Amino acid sequence: MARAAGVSIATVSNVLNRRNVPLAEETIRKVEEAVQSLGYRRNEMAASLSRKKTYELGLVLPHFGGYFADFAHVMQNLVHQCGYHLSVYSSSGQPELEKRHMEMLLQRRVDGLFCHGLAMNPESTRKFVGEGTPMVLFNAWNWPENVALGAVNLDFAGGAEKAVRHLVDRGCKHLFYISREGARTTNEQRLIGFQRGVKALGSGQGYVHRIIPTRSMSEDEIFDSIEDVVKQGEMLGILAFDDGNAFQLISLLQARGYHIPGQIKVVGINNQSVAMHNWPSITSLDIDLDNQVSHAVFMLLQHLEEGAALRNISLDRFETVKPAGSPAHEIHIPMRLIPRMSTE
Amino acid sequence: MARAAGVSIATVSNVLNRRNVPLAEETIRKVEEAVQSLGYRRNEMAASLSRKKTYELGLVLPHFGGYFADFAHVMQNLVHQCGYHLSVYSSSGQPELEKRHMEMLLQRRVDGLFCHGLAMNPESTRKFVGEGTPMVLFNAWNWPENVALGAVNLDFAGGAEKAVRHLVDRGCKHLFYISREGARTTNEQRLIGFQRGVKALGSGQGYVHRIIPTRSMSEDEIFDSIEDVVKQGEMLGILAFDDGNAFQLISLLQARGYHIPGQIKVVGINNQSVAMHNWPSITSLDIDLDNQVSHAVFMLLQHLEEGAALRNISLDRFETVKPAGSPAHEIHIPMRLIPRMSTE
DNA sequence: ATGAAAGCGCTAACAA
DNA sequence: TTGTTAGCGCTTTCAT
Repeated sequence: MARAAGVSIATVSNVLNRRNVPLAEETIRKVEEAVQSLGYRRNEMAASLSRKKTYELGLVLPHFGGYFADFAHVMQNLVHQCGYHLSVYSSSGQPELEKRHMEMLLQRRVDGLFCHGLAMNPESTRKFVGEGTPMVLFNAWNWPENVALGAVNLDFAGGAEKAVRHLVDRGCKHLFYISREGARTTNEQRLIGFQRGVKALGSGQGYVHRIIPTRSMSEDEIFDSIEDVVKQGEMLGILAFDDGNAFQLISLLQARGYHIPGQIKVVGINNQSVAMHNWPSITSLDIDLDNQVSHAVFMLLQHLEEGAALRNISLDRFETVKPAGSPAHEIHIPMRLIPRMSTE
Repeated sequence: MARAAGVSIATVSNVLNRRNVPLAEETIRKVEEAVQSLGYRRNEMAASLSRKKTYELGLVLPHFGGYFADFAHVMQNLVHQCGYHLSVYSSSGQPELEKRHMEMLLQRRVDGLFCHGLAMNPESTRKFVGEGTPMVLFNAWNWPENVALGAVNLDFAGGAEKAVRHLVDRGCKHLFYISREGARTTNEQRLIGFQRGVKALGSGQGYVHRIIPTRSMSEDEIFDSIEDVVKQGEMLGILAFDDGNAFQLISLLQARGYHIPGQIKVVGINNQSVAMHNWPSITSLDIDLDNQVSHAVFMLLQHLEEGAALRNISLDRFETVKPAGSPAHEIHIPMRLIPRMSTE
């Protein structure tokens, strides 16, 4: 390369990186000519190795599908704007894969790590990641401060509480929550909100609530309880773990001849596209992805002391929420209820 | 590292890579002790740079969501089994992003590249990728042989033809295809199959067919045509671009009071999860992901002369299809029709 | 069974 | 304005 252009190696490097050193027009031209004719393509590994910085960030997700697909897209865009590259990996729900991907990212010396809904516990995570690589977590409640820079959590609790209120306001006397086993913490947060919402109704008002595991949806048991409520002529309100669940449930109910929202009202969570397109469309809790992602990227780049890049992120238009007792390094993103036909 | 263990650098490398050189028990112990106490983690960039091989493969997708999510998972698993790592990137439908990701992968010197539904044309792709990196394409019809090792295509044409036959067998006299603009080639293949299916019915049999752009689904125009057919008391059969489309369409039809499959029968494509869970469940064309992915990975690793890794892939249980006139480097994966309630 | 040394392709400090 | 040089952290060949 340097030989072909008739200049020194360092000069080539300077031209290619457009460094702030004075360069002769002529030299630039010669180098660019050589790039063309040799079909040169920089070796990013060598560059990263030498400068001890990769300009790469990693994102580990539990899945690629549904909400995470949108999440990854939004994150990718913001990270690009800040001059970094984002590598996205999915652990497909397998904890070993989660470890494998994180190990690979750490071995590749990414400048920072984002992890969404880690399966590992805080202690293992701390030992595993070590000191070198800054990390920001999504949906990690009550993690000690020493494992990550911070956590950006969705306010599922607040959202679920709003959903209960919404159902009650529309005449529901019976309240069911379809709970997802295997989504430990995010399910727990929804449950906290659901129960807080129910409690706020006061006892002795005749409200009845139940928590039903997702797996029951394929069994008759749950439909017996539903039949009971409907037969009594009382309005049933169901909060589902997410819109995918709400959608499945509605289909099953329609197959059995129930009318929604006439006899049963349903609220989903996450505002996935299925919620809008289903018939009836599904009332859901919307996630502000920009809010979530901006806070996380800001946190990380701030730590990397990326002054210039940070100017591409503005946080003032985003609100956050501070649940009582949550630690300072946890940010909570509010969820907005979008009313649709399923609760009319 | 080497100093801490009291051995030479080369020995450490040998221990860490479990090379087939004789090693003293004692040496191994010392090195592993040092790894623990220093919290050592290998620098993958340095290793790759030195050995001129990364053991990394890249996958570029148009999106993360829906079918591509499953696709990425399956591919990831197989690639892992073969001793490689897979990095997945999504171009979010933006051609510049596609280029950016491919450039990044090439700069990182991945050992091979998989691209799904490239937006770039064959000529640009050839110039862009150059000679160094072997590439396998998905859903690339009629690409010259010199740009990639080969292409693994879905037999949308054959599938669509089957779908038409299925609808006709169930009494449909009118046949609509909901076409997706912006998905050039895959839409084209479906269309070829749809028209071939219609042609096979023979003229003068009273069959009527129409091609309707997706965008019409939000307009009244399409519903007027549908209303016409239904009013005549004739059975209408609709093939949608994919299950997402079929789902939306069914919702819109239900909202207008039509009965499916009583008045209108619908077939989707891809067998996404929504097809199974919707009510009524949607007849769809299933993709054999294992088939698709195994062929592609095999093609690439064969080129990389990975004898050992190839033993992890067996192709004999997979069928392929050979449409007339398709070039030798194109493999076609058959699609299977899954009958469900929407066409009962 | 282990070590010395060259080199992978680049960056960055400094010299010219 | 350009060139020289010392690494970055590994692998690999060849001595020992």
